[in-house]
Amino acid sequence: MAKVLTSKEENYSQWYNDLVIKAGLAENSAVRGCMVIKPYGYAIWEKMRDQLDRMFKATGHENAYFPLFIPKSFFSKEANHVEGFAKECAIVTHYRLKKDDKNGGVEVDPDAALEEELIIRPTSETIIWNTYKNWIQSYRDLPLLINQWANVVRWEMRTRLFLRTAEFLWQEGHTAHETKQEAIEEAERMVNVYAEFAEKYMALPVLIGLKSEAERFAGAVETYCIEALMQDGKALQAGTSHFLGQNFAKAFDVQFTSKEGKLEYVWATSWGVSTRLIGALVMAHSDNNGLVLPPKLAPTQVVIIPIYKGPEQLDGISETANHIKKQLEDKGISVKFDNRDTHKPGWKFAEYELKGVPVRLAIGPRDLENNTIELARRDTLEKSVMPQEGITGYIETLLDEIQQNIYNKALDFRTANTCTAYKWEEFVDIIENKGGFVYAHWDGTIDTENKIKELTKATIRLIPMGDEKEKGKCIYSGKESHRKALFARAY
RNA sequence: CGGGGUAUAGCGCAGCCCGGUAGCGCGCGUCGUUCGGGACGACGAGGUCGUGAGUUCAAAUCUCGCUACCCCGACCA
Repeated sequence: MAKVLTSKEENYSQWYNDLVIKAGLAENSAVRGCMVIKPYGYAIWEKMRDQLDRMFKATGHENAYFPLFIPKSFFSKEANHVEGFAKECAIVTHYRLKKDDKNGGVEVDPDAALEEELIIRPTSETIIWNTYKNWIQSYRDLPLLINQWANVVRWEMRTRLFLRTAEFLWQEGHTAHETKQEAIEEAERMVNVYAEFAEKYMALPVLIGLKSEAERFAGAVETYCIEALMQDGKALQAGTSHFLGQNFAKAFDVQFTSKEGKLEYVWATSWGVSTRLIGALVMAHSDNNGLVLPPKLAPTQVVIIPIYKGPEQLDGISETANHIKKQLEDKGISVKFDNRDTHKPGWKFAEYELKGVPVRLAIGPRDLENNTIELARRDTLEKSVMPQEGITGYIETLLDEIQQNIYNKALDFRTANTCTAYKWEEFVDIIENKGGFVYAHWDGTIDTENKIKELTKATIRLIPMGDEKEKGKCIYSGKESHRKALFARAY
């Protein structure tokens, strides 16, 4: 097969970029740092979105929508929050253009300056809490469990398709609770929903933990996260869930009357995942032939390719193909019969491999004669000739097997690339030469964390939760430590 | 914002040093042969060489300015 993609061993970034573009997921747009999500990429996002939405609803959440624009003054009410996002905001300052007589075209009308500038949301805590203030008066109004599907803008210096773009699609949940305990439970529940989604649907094993102070969300008391390992040994934050304490309630004066008749501030959480998950999906499973999509998120689970000469042969094949297609669809499997006459079989094989379709069926004259069908699975690239009889039941179980196999592969990779370091030299050696996740003792200070980052580019991905505490010496400072943290270089 | 680079057909690039009528591969169109792993042949369409000035009989090529984009840092889901 002609080489279409850069190999991932050769240049991982280039491979990733090539793959995203050539598989038809997305491309760079004319707007700096923004991408165009193409139909195939968007179809994957829709699959993800639908499943996540079901999971949010199953945990009692409802969807709503809040404005894209946030008045500047809202933004500055929570001190840490403004500090965290100030450096990457897009700001609307005017509301009108006028004809530019000197240079032709148009210019910003200087007479149309807004009295108060509007920030294009980088996240919606402030506009939402300003709204919640009016929605919450009594404990009877709580809990308030709302999710929003939206786009946000963060003016990043450097961007990469899906992983970091100036504009991206995401969901953000924002909840309000009576008690601290209830809010903490909500934040933990949602990070677990994310983990379940990643593992069951994306076939992506993730670790759950807490962020260190330095990595914590701006304005949060505690940030829970899921972290995944990519095939180049770098970590990717795949989702976060924040316990916000009463920070936003106090900043936006959201108080309620409790059962006891006392005025109290509500307790809050927020949580989100973005189109970055598509990047995670690509980087975690794909190979040098293209994407490898887990069946549960593949827009097309089975593709049928006819092999024929002339229209008469195609007619015969189509009959069999459509019959199988119908049977598969009755089982809830999405099937595409690609009977386009404009492309040849070999071209189609390569194309669907590039797009990561889990199962490919080929039917030719030989198969019609023998009542067989050729089946190829994307994860292992194995081909076999099967009897047509019973093929749909076989495919049904095969899809589950592929889903499991992709997960196991990723899990094995993570296991093989996770280790523990007790000495600084050892730590540096692993980070620089091997990559992957490294557990190491840490004295818990932000200074040490920063120093380690400066020296090795490795950051604390998470602090494991619930693990038995274990005494040791900090990998860098040698000071007393009572637990290990998980380090890695990250996207 | 620091350091490096690039700008020539839809995409990827050569040509520039040494100025002289714009080239290659892929893709695209038509026709024919093909069709079980990205087919082959023939013919064809497509570019005022990022932009503005300068030097010159003559500029993709030399000089200066501007703009955009890419990579490496800092920032970050």
